[in-house]
Amino acid sequence: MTVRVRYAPSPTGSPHVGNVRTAIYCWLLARKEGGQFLARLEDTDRTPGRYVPEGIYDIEASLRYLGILPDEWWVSGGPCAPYIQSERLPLYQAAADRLIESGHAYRCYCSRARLEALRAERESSRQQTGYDRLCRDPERREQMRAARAEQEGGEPSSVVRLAMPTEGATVLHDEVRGDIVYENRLQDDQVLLKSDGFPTYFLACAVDDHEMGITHILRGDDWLSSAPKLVQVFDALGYPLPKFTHPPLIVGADRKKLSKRHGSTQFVSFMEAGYLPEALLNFLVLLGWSAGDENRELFTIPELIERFSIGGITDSPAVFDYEKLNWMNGHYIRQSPAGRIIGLCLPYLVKAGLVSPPPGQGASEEEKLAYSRELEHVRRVVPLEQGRMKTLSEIVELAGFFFNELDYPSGYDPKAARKWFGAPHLRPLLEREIAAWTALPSWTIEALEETTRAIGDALGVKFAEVIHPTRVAATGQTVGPGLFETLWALGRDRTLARLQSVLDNHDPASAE
RNA sequence: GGGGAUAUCGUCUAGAGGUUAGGACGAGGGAUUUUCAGUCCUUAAACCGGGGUUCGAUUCCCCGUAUCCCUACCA
Repeated sequence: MTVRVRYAPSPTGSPHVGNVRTAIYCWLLARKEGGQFLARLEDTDRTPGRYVPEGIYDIEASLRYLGILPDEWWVSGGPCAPYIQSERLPLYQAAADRLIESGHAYRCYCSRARLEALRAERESSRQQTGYDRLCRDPERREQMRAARAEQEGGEPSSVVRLAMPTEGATVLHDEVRGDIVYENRLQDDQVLLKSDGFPTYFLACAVDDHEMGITHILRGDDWLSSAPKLVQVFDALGYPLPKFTHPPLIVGADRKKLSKRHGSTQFVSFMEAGYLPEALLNFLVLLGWSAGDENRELFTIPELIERFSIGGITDSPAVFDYEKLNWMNGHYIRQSPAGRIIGLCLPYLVKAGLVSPPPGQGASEEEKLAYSRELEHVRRVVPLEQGRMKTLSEIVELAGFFFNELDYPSGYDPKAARKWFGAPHLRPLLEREIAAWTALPSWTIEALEETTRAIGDALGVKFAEVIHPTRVAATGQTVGPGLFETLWALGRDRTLARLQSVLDNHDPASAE
């Protein structure tokens, strides 16, 4: 039997990183076993506020970004279409009818008010919560129906509930946790079909997983407690059980379910912040899975496919470590070809207003030329900062000085100026640099270094005493790439103008 | 209240009935150097508690404790 694994997100918003991690596991398993990966949209909750139709776009964007496209899903279709549950309603309704017929389910006419009152009472008296199964008794059900019909003047709304066995136990075999035994008498008569005609998760999941030939169900640990209900639905419908695996939850530093207050949780927010797909995938896979005794944490996608197995999934909650993600992303940025990083950084620079947006159709030759000069500048600058970035969005802060106008003292870090502009040799240094660099026949890194060293020697000061003031004068800050590549990328005009502005506006008396 | 799951450095994890309990992130120190970053070397850092089983348990079992999840006409 060929392995078929599904990712079943709900459009309740933008997908959570934990949810996306499950998708990655599903995809890896399918690829590893040479099976199929499918995605199915579980949009059966139509409650306003919980049903977010736009959520589907973020789901699609997340899968695309990681390059884990399903073989079958609502976007490209497939033999089990449709892959959107709201388009499969008759299937669930038929299944519900069959369950009623076979005695595995029953119609319930209890009003929401009654259920709420019931729950409130049981909570306050510290009893077990859950439905009291009033409508499971045909006689009382008919009384309830008749009473509401009279009151409401018409056929009352109803739901279909699972007639959970009241004795014995349901055993779930989880691939990483082993057998888990649940006492049936403690399980609720779960609603399977809601009064709006939509199924709940349990019915829709069982029907679709069976119809779609799913062999492995991977889903979050938060489903573990309710697993016996799903198992009972499969049994009642006469469906064979797929293999179950419940990867652990991803939690925040306080060990609670990862949520907004821990930091970003939506997968797309990591995309926007400039985390590379391979970093995100590598990091997320390792949060709850390990390759065993192989002491590695950096894996390519083919290596992950080769090594992945359900047995390697761990069973305790994992804290999302933003620091480790940053490290890993920095690693992948550093080892990427410069051209890729340049292209990826450009949108961030444009958004920050440091680089012009691409010229439109009707742009003049002049505008096009100006834009291509800007691009040339970006191509020189970005590689210099590539080794320093943890996220692509950091390019704006790291490389801002390459694009901004600087005119001393505005734009200069006051601490940097205080520290390095107090030296007695500052003026002669800048004067000589301006003179030498104005005359430089070609603006190359080598020529810049050569002339600078010569000036240092002539002034009789240590190299560091030359480097640091020059860097601050040219960039306004103390940190950055190597000085001469910085000057080279900055260009002659900008460099000379900045040095001159320091010369013109710096008051030696103000220095410490 | 009930049910389920889980428990190794701060974090992600490896591991085996007998190991110097391993790796990575982060932290400390050092080297390189032109600052930052990077790279290299290096240090500190862990088996929740109590009972069993056993020659021996951190590993297997039980209990306790703690944490998380579920307890909806949400998924």
